[in-house]
Amino acid sequence: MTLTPPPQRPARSAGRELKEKGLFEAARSVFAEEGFKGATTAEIARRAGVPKANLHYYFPTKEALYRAVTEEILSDWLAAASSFDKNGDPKEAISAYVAAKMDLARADPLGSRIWASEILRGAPVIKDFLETTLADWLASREAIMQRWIAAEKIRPLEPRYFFYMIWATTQHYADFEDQIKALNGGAPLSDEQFQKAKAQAIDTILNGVMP
Amino acid sequence: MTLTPPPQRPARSAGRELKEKGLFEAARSVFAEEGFKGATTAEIARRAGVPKANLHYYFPTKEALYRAVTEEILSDWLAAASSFDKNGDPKEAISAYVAAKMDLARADPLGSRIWASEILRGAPVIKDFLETTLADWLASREAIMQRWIAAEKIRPLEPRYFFYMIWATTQHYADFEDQIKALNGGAPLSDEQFQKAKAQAIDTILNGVMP
DNA sequence: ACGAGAATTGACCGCTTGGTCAAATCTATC
DNA sequence: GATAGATTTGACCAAGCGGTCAATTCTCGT
Repeated sequence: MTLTPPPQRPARSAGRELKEKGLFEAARSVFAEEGFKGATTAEIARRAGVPKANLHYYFPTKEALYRAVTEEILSDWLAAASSFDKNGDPKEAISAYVAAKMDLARADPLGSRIWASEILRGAPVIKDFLETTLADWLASREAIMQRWIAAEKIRPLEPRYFFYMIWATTQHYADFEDQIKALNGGAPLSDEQFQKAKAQAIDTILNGVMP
Repeated sequence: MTLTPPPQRPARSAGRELKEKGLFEAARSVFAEEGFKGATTAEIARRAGVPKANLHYYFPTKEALYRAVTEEILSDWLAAASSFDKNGDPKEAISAYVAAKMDLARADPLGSRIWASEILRGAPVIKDFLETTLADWLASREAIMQRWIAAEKIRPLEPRYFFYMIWATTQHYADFEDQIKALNGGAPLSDEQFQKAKAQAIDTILNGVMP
């Protein structure tokens, strides 16, 4: 579960990380568009501007590359999740969390799509993360929300379904971006439109849960 | 845009529709799991229990089969959408619509997943549907909601982002079923759990929008 | 029972896939 | 400038892909 394994030799070279990064970003875009199975190493190499054989020098298999991409996404997800904990007040915690998830969907739609595609195919690679890290995160935040319910700070509800609504709504703006584009005259949401969508998501969700 | 083209000869045979149906259902499951590109005609034929060459007798290409599957999904989507119009009262209309979308996600998760996968890859096949039929549907329901807002029957908001929340939340239960399973101890939601999730979705969305 | 068209299927084709490999080249240290 | 290791790459391979085809079998109206 190491997210950024330190290089065996610190001064390996300046060019190496750069080339790895290029392949990594190319892989993200291809995996997001085509899914794991649909993605081809030839296309990834083409976008990175290197011969396919060179890709296999840095990442021995397509799955190794995919796993590297995946780990970063899980790490970003957890970073956004931490904004739920920065304030003990329900209204503040929920607002901050929804805002952070909306911002993440806007900043890294590819990551969200790779996640969605991974779940659609049965989550073979991240199943362990879902069953351990994510399940633990959810359980402890459910406990927090149960306390809020007991204190009548929020309406009584099943916290996990509430989190599903937050995840679904925020990630929708990344995963279904092409549908949103088609419904927006062919253009992606402008920054103003997105800010409005974000404010409304926070608002509606808060109104939905505050007593 | 013909959804169910009538057979050229009515009494073609009883077995034909049955075999087509078998291939159709096998295709649905493979497309839902693997996406269009990841799905193989060999696997579809295997699940349907027929030789691959026989599949190509009924559906000349993989894309023809995919398009047939897709059309049914769009038709089902529109059928569920009609429940928004069965009542002029905002509370009733929204409740009925969310309920119908939740029921559809439960009854046909494969359809929802194929839709999601199609959007993720850029919606090449249903783009036309999104830009015409779906955009028209959305525009006219936005007009209805604007009237509700003017009459102060619901809070002021941008109706389209409200619909995105409904779509995202309801379809999440189909598209992310494997994630929900992992967070539910490995088991899919029981009927009771799902009914609770459905009631809460309706409730939270209504509270989010009613003044 | 027979003929014609519908349906079935094993074998096959050209192409793409993920991955390999050996030869060539580059880089850094002494 | 020699040498050892890191890096680069064209050529290649076995497996899998969507789709074709000709030969066969089935079905049914007459």
